[in-house]
Amino acid sequence: MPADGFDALAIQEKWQRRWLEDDPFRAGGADDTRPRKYVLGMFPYPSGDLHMGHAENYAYVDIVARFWRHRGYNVLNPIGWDSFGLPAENAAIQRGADPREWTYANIERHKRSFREYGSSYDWSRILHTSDPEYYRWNQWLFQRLYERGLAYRKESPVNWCPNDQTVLANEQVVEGHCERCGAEVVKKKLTQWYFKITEYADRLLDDLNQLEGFWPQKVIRMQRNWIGRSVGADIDFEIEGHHEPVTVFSTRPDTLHGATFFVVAPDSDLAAELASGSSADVRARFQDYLERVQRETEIERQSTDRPKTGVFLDRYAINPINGERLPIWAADYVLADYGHGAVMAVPAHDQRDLDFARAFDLPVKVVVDTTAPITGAIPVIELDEDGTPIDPTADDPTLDDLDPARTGVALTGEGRMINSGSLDGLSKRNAIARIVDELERAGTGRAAKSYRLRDWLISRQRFWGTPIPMIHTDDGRIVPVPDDQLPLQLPDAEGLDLAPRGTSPLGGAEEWMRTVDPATGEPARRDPDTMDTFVDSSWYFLRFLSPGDPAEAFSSAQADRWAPVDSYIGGVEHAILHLLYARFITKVLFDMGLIEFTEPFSTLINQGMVLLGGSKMSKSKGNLVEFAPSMLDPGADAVRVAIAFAGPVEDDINWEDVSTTGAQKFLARAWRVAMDVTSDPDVVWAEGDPALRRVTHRLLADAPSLVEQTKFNVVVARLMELVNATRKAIDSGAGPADPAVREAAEATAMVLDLFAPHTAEEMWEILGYDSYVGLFPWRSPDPTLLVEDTVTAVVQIDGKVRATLEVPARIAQDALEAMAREDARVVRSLAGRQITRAIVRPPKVVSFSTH
RNA sequence: GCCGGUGUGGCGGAAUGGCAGACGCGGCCGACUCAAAAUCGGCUGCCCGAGAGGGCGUGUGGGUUCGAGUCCCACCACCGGUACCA
Repeated sequence: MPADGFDALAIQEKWQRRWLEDDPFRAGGADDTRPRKYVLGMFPYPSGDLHMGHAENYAYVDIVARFWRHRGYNVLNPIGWDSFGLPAENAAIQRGADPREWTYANIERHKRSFREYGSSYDWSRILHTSDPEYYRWNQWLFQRLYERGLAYRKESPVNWCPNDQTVLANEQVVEGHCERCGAEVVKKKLTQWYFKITEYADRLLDDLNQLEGFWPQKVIRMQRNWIGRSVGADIDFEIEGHHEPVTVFSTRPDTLHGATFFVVAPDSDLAAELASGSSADVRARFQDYLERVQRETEIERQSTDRPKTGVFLDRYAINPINGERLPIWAADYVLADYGHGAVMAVPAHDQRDLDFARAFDLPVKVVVDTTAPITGAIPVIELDEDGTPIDPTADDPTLDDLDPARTGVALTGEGRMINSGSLDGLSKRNAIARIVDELERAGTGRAAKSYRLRDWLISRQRFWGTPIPMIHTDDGRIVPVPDDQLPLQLPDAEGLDLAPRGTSPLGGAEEWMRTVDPATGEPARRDPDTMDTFVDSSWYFLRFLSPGDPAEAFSSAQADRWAPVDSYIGGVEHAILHLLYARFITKVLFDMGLIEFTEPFSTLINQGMVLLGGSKMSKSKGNLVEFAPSMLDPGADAVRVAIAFAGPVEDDINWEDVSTTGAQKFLARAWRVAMDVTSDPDVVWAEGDPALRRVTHRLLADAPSLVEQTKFNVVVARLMELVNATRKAIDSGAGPADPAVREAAEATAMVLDLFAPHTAEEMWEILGYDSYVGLFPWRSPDPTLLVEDTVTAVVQIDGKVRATLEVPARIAQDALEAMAREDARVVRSLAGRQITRAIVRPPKVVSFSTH
């Protein structure tokens, strides 16, 4: 025990034991009439112990949960585990153990650590996504999406991680690398299950407007970019010798007259089809090219400064607007899975098309005169020294100077249409409107939107996930597992080879794989893939509302009571992945009539990353500090205070800057204040020292809005000021018996409870209470104590502060100006200069000018 | 390339257009102590000055204003997202 008597570890153990016995932070039931708040931290993945990143996240969650409890709300603050996923499987392969054992052992460590951290959870609502009781509802959800046409299978080029031997969703590819293991991702053509998130693209984009002001700007922007809506037109091109037209998407249909060739993605079905109708020589060259392209990693393919490559297919498309024959090329700068996998190439006005045209000597036709004025603005004419008008455009380049074929720079700017028949002279906007109209009337095109967002690929060739509840019949049909046969449980891992080898390990569970067609009873086989674990986390916040319910995924009635989540707190790394998927599934559930809201998280708090040694922590880099055995040595309260005080929530924190020694000193000071109080709980506050009371009441008044703005570091600073002021009052002011000292100590305990609940409860007990301060209502500040009698006014002369005056708070303007003019320092600073202008803003500022 | 963010002491960071640097870390000095730890008190942006005081200061340059860290314009640096998305 430290010499001064404050034994943080003993205090924390004492209160943790009481909380375990009393379970005081359960959410109120149906009879609870208080207003409700649903506070949720993004649930953890149970790899190893909790670490400093969790310490930050769940400290913030607890601040918010405890705050609303003090403010008189019925708070729901549950915890669970996102317990399916690759790391468990990889650990199991490494150790030859069952992923279950590893996962549930880690969950037990997490639970212990959360208890030791003093988090105020409702422990009655725990869930693990790897329990059959949970994942059966993933399967239920899958069936509902399947029924609605939102879950479907298709063959498509997919992201493939050669290390983990599984496919990845687009969102899980980070700069061409696997989000999990960092291996370079390659493209592979596979038949997989998808969720049709693109059908919700417009709503996912437009509803972001509702979140404006409640979600971090950054996340909203990232989601907008990720969805990436482009507006333009679909245009149908006849292909010579091909039975049906091919559609392309363009954001610049106005430049249709400038199309000089046509490009298809080499890995698209269309390319293969067109090549197959060509000569043997072309077929061979196409095949070579395709193989080369498929060997490329995403990194190689995405590098934009790479020279353009492609092969001519010896086929021709017909421009629907002017009948021109456009040679068709296959080139990897066109993506198979965006738009229609084919483009009309307008090299004069698109840099990529121009690069390709120059590489293969294809024609370039300018159809927009970017030197033509596009606004009606009248140019300002300046005169030169002789008084002759200067032509402001004299030095501007002519259209001829800008010829893209020569300069290599495409003309992407605005201008007026030329060489474009009926479009000539029109601006871009008018030209687009006109051409879309013409195409629509001719039946060869229409206005269209396209999205960067792709459908969500949810199949995974791994063991430790939710089995996809579909059955493949011997005659090639795919039928759902009936609801009454759910959950379709994972087989025992024992005897299964979990090592990644490109197909799901479940395929090796012969007995498990064998099933029957539920309609006919004929032998059939199960789908061997499991679901992306982001399916699990896309709706878990609803399961917390009725966690044990065997009859339904969640209760609509409970959802009406509690959801959506009021405060959702987690790392910015989920800005797109989890948060986009959860928004999507929420909208699907809304469309199913099961919930009455369309956005899952009303406010979102994103904390920054915790860095160690200047870099993002990760297990592989070894810069990850875990709870056990030493992170919590300074005491849970000290760690939590240090984190809250380290800086703004949304900023990254260097773990080196998290000073637990300062926090420990502060907690001991706060505790000692409570120890020093000699008055009884029934003192009359009004008789206390007014100066100290003002400090107390200012904190009571300011802290709520600071917490709501997530300025936790400022609240801690203000709390330190209160403790310092109380210390001073005890030692050299009002003395330990003054009611204001008790009042300050009690307020300290209550605000401190947000950050350091063990110390706060101990103080509360020392102060003579036998209830939990964590459940005690916030005291209202006394408004009369919030107004100052005197304030400090500053006197500025020519913008510089030359004097300060102590003045009555309600001083009149002329009185303040008179005081300022008479002040000796002001007179001296003026040094005889005349005041030419005086601005007086009582009671804070007097500003004199002398020129 | 495109989209966005951030630049404040030795460090983490405060600051409704009104005393820049709250609060803390670190540092220096002192009290207590045989001594140390703990605790308590004082000082701590830079420069000049013994002092009183003065000058300079929020990435750089301009602007608006009685007054700018805060608003506007341009630039520099760093960070994040995204990237053959037609």
